[in-house]
Amino acid sequence: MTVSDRPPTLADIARDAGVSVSTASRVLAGTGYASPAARGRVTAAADRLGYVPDVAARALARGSGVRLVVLAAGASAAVLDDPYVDRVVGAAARVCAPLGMGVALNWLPSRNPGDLRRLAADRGVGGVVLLNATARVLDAVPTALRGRVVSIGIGSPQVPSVDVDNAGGTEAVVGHLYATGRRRIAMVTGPHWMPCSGRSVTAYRRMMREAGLPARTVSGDFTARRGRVAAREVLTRWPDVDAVVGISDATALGVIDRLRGDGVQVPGDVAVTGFDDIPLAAMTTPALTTATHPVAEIATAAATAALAGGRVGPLTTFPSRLVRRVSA
Amino acid sequence: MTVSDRPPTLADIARDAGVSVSTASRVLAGTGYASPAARGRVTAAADRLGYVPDVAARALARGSGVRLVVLAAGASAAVLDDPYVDRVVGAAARVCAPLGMGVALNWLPSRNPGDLRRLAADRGVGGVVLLNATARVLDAVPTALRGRVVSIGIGSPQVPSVDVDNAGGTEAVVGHLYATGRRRIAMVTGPHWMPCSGRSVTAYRRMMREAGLPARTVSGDFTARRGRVAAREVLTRWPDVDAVVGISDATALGVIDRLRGDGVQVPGDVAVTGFDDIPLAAMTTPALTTATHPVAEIATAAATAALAGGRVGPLTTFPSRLVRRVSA
DNA sequence: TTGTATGCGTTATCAC
DNA sequence: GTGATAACGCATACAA
Repeated sequence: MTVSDRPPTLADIARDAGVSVSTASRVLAGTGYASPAARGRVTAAADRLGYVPDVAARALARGSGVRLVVLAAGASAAVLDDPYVDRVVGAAARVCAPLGMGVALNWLPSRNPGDLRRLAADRGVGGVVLLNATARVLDAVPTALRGRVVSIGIGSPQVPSVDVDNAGGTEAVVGHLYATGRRRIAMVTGPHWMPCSGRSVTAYRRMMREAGLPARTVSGDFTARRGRVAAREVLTRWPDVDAVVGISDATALGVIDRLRGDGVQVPGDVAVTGFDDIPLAAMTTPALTTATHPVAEIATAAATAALAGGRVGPLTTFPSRLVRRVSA
Repeated sequence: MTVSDRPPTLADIARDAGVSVSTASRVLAGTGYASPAARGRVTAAADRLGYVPDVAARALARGSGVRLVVLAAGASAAVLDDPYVDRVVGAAARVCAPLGMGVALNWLPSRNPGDLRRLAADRGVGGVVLLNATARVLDAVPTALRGRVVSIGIGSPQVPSVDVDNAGGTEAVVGHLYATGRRRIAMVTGPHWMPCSGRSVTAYRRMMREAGLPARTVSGDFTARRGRVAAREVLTRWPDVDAVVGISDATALGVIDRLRGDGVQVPGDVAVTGFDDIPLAAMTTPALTTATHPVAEIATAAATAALAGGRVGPLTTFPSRLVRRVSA
């Protein structure tokens, strides 16, 4: 076996297999006709020589892209610092690998989604995964990008979306609280303009209404810091509270920290729940009762759909299930 | 301004600017001569038409790659599930974005690093960032990849590396423990075959020796679960222990959890420290005293070096500084 | 079913 | 300084 210094090309394979490049191309690309005999000789030659298709050349010829762009919308580039973004990128990078593609990460200013035009003009973009999109951002998606962009979170008629079932998860959590005897249940929400937060809040309100209980919400922002402040506010406004639903695990952790600091027993006096089931939710004291958020699965689905050309339903939802631990 | 349905190519720009494609290419690629006049007309035409270079075509012509591959070595593909990997990929994706490139994530079986040959034959690979590499893996790096691969962690004569200053961080932590009066200091280590763990352990042993104190180590594996077990072991073997150094924050958190469960006050009876300064280290009770681990900076440096062609010193080290909180 | 020829968008070589 | 022109590696009408 001769090891050349230069990676083998399709021409090398064709020559070695005794066929034309077009035939080799057909069998290796899995498109078009080829006799079993030819097919066999080509594949044999390919893996004997260690052939790896050149993605660049292939993309150039086919007009396809070479990378998936993860676009995190937000007020500032700081949105990229959210660990959640990294998890999405990580999952996307895994679906890209076998395709010879890669993932790029960009910030998209919510106020000025004009950068989308630039993406549309970039032939290297094989797909786009939108994060934290708003209606404004969704409307700014150029026609040229249609079918190649998928949003995680809110969607639109033009942009399919995939997300966790926030409503279902919230129902599971609130239902658990109710089932365990809690009746004065407050919620620390997320920013009102975030859809994922909105769905949870709506589900909470609906359940409370159906149970004939008053809805008590305090606005937060997904952070533990804000959770602490919110806890104090809840205690002040409703001293008789016996449960707090956090919009996220971080929020819940902040709430718990403040509550205990104020001498309130958790879950003795007040039960607290989170949402996301982050790794550390299991390690805190008390361990956090929460609902799952399969970020990797969601991101994988989004990336796959974006690269597949968007032939996907308008909304794909992943279930969230209750994780019962100690805090509630 | 006419908006064509097809993204503009270099030919379009050249025509619009009244020059040849060669000239347009030179000024846009920033290589070669061009008169100020021509340069001006070309750049003007380019951003008037919203020109974006086709990375695939460029890569094909230049022979450069289209993506950066993050390769996480390990016994099983489960290594990819470590949040640390996602952080590296996220940072790498950010450095790739402005270059029109992307990041792919792959698992590299430590036992069988043969997949490296395949990467070497792949023209799409512009660079490789190695994670959790071992000497065996490093030795398997093909010559063809030299200069395009950078390792985060251990390095070799052929493969430059970049990492946090484990020794320095450990010294800072142990020094703090000593300065605050602790004398019976135990350490929960990582797997002995992991270099980053080794450097911390070595630093710990050296400091203990220099202080005339006995080194007391228990092996762990970076996880909280193992930290719990290790805490029990420490307590059993050295009932008089007054401090435990965790190899990681997760480990330390596990240690603390077990200690408190056993009625040991932290930091009253036993001080506990971690390493990494993960986001939640600040939120636990008690808040964790630890040392920083600038993963994003490290990954950014590694990705940049890998894509730049590896002209970088054999070892770049990022400082780790003490973060003093409550647990020690 | 197979092969020939052409195009994909850029860069680089080399005359001018 | 500038402009033709030949690669770069692959896919695909189209002809055979």
